Amino acid sequence: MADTQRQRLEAREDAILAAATTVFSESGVDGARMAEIARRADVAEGTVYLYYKNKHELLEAVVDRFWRELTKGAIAAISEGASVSQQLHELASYHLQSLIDDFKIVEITSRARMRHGEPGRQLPQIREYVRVFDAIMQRGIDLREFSADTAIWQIRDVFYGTLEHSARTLVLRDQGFDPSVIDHLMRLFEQYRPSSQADNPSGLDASEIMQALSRIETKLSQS
Amino acid sequence: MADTQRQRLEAREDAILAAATTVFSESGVDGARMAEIARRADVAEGTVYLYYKNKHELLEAVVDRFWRELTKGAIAAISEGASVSQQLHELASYHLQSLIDDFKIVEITSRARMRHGEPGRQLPQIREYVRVFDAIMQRGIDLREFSADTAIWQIRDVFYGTLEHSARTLVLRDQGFDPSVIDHLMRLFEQYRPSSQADNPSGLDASEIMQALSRIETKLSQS
DNA sequence: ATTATAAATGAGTCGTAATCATTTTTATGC
DNA sequence: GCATAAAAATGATTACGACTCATTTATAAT
Repeated sequence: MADTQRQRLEAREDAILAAATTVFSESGVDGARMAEIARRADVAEGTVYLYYKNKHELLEAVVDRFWRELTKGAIAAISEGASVSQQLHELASYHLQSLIDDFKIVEITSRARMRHGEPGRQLPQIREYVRVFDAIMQRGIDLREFSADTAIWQIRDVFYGTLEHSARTLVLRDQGFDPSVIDHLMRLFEQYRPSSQADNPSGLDASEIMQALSRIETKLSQS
Repeated sequence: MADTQRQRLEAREDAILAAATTVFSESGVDGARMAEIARRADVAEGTVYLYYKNKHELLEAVVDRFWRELTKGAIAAISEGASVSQQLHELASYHLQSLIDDFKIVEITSRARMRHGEPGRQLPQIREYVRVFDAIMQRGIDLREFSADTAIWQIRDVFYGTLEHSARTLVLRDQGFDPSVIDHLMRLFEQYRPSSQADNPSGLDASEIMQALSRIETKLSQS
């Protein structure tokens, strides 16, 4: 019976998590009532606190599960044998679509980061999620499809930062998924291909020159 | 006396706003106590509610003021006569630096967006703020320094999305401002130049360099 | 001075997260 | 099966903090 007992407990925990996910999505974190979550999970209010220490920990569990599922979905969305660019395209599409579909939970995520006291942490499951991107990008670098002269974290911030902002824009405008966002992002990523060096054996790089000039201009306008 | 009266009221409102800004930054929205804000503003708790209907409205006012100040600062940080690239560089630097310096308030901003009920709004003052970017970019397009074939909003999302994510990365790693983030972003923006796509994949463009040099020479002979 | 109006106060109300003494359910030993 | 212990669940109660409002204090008007 130890087995069915355990299953019952897990089912209850699942019910609470599911109820919490719904209520948080519907009413937002502040609008969500613990009593309402308990009611929908069909347990007494006190029972919730046997599974989660407090409202914030419940919120964290909801967000945690969401990103864990998202990681699974992302991995499933990527064609194993495909090229690096193709995989990036697939990941970007999957990510944008998910952000739009589950906009409410994504918004709530920032809430889970802020732990009352101080330093906004990095959630473990999000760290796990971005590894999917890192793995693809690393393969691209290993295969020399992408150059190694930009730190991966910076490229990653372009990738996720752009998609997150685009998703917000689209949702606020009541538009849905827009493939042009993906195309645009992929075109940007052409920049990371090493081809430009081959074309330019002298090592002369216009962007570097322009940057140097910008620095000089900055200095000048400051003085 | 009507004048000094009004000044007193404004001073009180300012004191409350300032106290709220501090307390929200220190303790986060949930950690902030209205009693503490009142204490620091040197007013009774009830007085706060004469100026702001509730905690959330006070939060909105804090965030609103922050972005209004940021807009002022951004405009001040941009050299009027400079090239479009130069201005973008300045805006990006200013923005990244500000996000890092006032990370706490930036985090809190997302909280002000969420109005209990439902649809996450766009805050008016942020809309105002991004106009600074739009104006620069529009000038770039008008001057044919940038091509018009990508919607400005998409470019804007790359710009702010990347900087926001980068700022988070830097803060979480306890690193400060990193110029390479800006350089990287500016290099990406080379993609939006009309010349770079067709005839010059490396981005080398003698005329642009000569234009920049002319501007520098002009500046130098002025001083 | 007197009165009217506006502003400020803080003790008290009210809603909700969290607790905990009590009850119910489940597992174990004979 | 029954007795007993342990685990799980309950919901009335508590604690706490946002917000209110009857009262007091300050300011302006005549």
